[in-house]
Amino acid sequence: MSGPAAARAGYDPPQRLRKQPSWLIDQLGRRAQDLVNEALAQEGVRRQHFAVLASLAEQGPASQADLGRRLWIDRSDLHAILRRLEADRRVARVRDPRDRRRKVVTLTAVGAAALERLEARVQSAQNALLAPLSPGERRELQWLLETLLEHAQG
Amino acid sequence: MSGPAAARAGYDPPQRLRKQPSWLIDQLGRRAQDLVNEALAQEGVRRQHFAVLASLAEQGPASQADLGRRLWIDRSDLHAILRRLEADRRVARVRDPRDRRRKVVTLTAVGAAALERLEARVQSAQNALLAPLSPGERRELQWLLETLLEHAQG
DNA sequence: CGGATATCAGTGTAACTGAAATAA
DNA sequence: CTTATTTCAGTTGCACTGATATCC
Repeated sequence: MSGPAAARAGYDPPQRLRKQPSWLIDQLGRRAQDLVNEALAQEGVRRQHFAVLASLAEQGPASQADLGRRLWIDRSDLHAILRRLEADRRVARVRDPRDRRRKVVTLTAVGAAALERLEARVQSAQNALLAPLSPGERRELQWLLETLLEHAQG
Repeated sequence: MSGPAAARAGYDPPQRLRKQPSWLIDQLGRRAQDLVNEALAQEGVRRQHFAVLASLAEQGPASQADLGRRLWIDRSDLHAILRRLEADRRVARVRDPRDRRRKVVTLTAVGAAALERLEARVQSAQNALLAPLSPGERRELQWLLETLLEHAQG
């Protein structure tokens, strides 16, 4: 314990940091990812695995390269992620007969079932994170973040 | 280029991710840190170095262990950070005569001057990040983030 | 040939762990 | 003897680079 972000004795960052939006976002991001990772760990996956399963379910099968572009995951990291998901029978990789360079990745029934369980867990994590906010404040936050992100990545 | 977060062809994460507050915060955090790191790199430092300088300026000298507790930086990482700052004469480390285990870290004049330049650069980065928001929206965001963070690590 | 794909080996960084030497 | 501090060596997760074999 006391690992990621438990309240720690003497923790008291200067106002110069506490007032910076970038610092607040970064700190909160760590907490949020801890929560999500904790939720996903109960199914033995990390958030990249979740992202892959979600993309396949929502956007359909894809080659590894296309999947990487959709999710912005490096080809090299994606390789390890898919090897793991395939070992657990959550995705299947088959060579595309029309373009034998490609391996088409598809979601299996096992993967779809896992995704459903994961989504429920991730949803609880979101609720835990947003607990102090009213429904209206949550919508406001969502809008602000989406606006900033859209601007930040062009 | 195209390194951290340039608009990339085919980038299109699923709605399941796009709608998650934790995902939005995490993505935005990456962008924010890229901006800040870019600003700090012009003085040859990273954000941990900035945090140390800011803490010393605002909260006064401290032993390495206390500094680590204030900023929540691991003792081991802090060692490397301070070695670097000391080499650049931005901090001084002297053994505490009252407790010869400790090394008291103080900000030098060089360090204070560097901090002033860094703060200006970091401030520009914040403005770039928040560009699409009105003053009222910025205050709202600030409040929402502070509320969430306080709750998350309370 | 050029260009794309999947794979493998390796780099850089951040966050952390374990253990040593020194001193309270 | 126990605890705290500084230091060093090593680990893990993550994002990324370079190179290779294969195929269009």
